[in-house]
Amino acid sequence: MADADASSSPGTREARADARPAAAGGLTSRTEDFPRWYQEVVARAEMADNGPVRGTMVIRPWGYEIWERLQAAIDERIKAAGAHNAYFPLFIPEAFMRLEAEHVEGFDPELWVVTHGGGRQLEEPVVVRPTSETVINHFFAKWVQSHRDLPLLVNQWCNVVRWELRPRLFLRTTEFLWQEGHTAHADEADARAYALKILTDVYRDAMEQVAAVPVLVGHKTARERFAGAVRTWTCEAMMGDGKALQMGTSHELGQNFAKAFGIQYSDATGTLRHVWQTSWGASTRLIGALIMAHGDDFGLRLPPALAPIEVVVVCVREDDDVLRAATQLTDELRRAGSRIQLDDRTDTGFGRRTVDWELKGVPVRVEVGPRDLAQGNATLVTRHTRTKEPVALGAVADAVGRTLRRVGPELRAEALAFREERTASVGSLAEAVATGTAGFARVPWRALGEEGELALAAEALSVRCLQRDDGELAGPGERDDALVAVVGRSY
RNA sequence: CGGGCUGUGGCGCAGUUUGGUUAGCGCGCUGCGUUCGGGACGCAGAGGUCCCCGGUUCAAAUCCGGGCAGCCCGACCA
Repeated sequence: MADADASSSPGTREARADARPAAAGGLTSRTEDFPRWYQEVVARAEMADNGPVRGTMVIRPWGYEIWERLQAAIDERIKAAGAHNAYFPLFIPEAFMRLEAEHVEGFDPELWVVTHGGGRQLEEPVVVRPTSETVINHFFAKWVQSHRDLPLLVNQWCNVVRWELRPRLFLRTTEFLWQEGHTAHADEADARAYALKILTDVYRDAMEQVAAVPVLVGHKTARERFAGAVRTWTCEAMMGDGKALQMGTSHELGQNFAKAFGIQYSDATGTLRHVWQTSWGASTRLIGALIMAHGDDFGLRLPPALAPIEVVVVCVREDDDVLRAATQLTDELRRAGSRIQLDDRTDTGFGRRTVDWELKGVPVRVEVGPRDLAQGNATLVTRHTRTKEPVALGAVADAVGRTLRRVGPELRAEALAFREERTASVGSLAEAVATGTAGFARVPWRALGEEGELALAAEALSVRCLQRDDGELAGPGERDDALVAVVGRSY
């Protein structure tokens, strides 16, 4: 496939100053330089730009529309889990950040603090939220009085700001968009069950069914746990370079915040008790995951559920019959319910346009040209496999629908096969280092322990999660000693 | 914050060592024409505080001093 490019642009490629071997479309190949490939895809698919302030990001329409669809999928699941959306302020009194010791310690170096407003120095500086545990719990303390007020299940979609040392578009930015859920429960078991419900029914389901990214679920070691949590549950996925990305986390907070903020309720017997809490979040980082999990040397590959455009109908060249047939197909597909775009920009070369649509990851392309029409056909091109097939004009809508239904499951299966190919079960630290550097090593936690974990850190590796050998989550009271650690490099 | 590298039209770069006319090249962009089935071609154009400040000099993208920013690798993290 890639040689088609060499024949189409004789000489010019070689004459380039940087003279690197380029894949079709001029992208750096993933195997040659994965980080560079990532940056080029983000830029050339018009997903995002760096903002003018270090670490900030402009999310462009193509990236933002993907986010909106992902957001809708997650939001729908959060609501199904019983939580309601609300909004809390961006600014937090600095004093709030000092109320929960471990949490404060975790976030202190990352805080942006506003010291001036209204043209003068503020008497009390305000913190720009790095996460909203503190403000939200301040209000929970007011709102929770009785066991009848529980569980209290709140979510918000917002931006948060953290000082980041090494920003990267989508993956780690100073300001990012996310949802953060915060809940209060009458007892530990209810809090735990809810944290797990969010992990599996919201995050895992959205990642796998909508984004088509298979994830491993488990909990974090003490070292990797969220500051202030007693247990952090996580979804971890493998990217196209074998590295891990944390896709979403759900924390059991125990009674840490309840005690710090005085969130108490009277139980049925009139006894005053502290609530048990959870918090959970997923961010625009997921867009980065989508790019890195599914992208290929031709650009993005989007599952239809998230694609701003599912089908593009391309007029191969300027021609009245072509335009008429393409317009008709577009209308027909739109009636069938697809998000569709007609590309009749015949003043731009056909090759250029197809390369652009591939770069943007549009799942299905329907090409209409004089040759197709002479046969009574259109050409259906499937992005993720880069395969073409002639389809009779009358059968296009059906064929497109069939193809669209295939894309998500096939992308997911491909990502899963890749992960499995790069995963090995091993028995020692040394083997975990060898395997984890290029993929995931599954190693008994008792073969590592906290010392082993420290040794991994020296090799730029970490324990992504702990889970049972069969991939299931640890049960209540189940000891880590019996679990498997998934070891890998991470973003 | 440590180590390495880099700042030159929108993007990628050359030029800096050895100071010297209007600072070049590829891509992209605009117009016209020919094209169009995998980033077409020709002609004509537009577009630059050479990161910033200061210094040396007849003369600075180039030398000196000081800043700032970005990238890669770590530590931190969704």
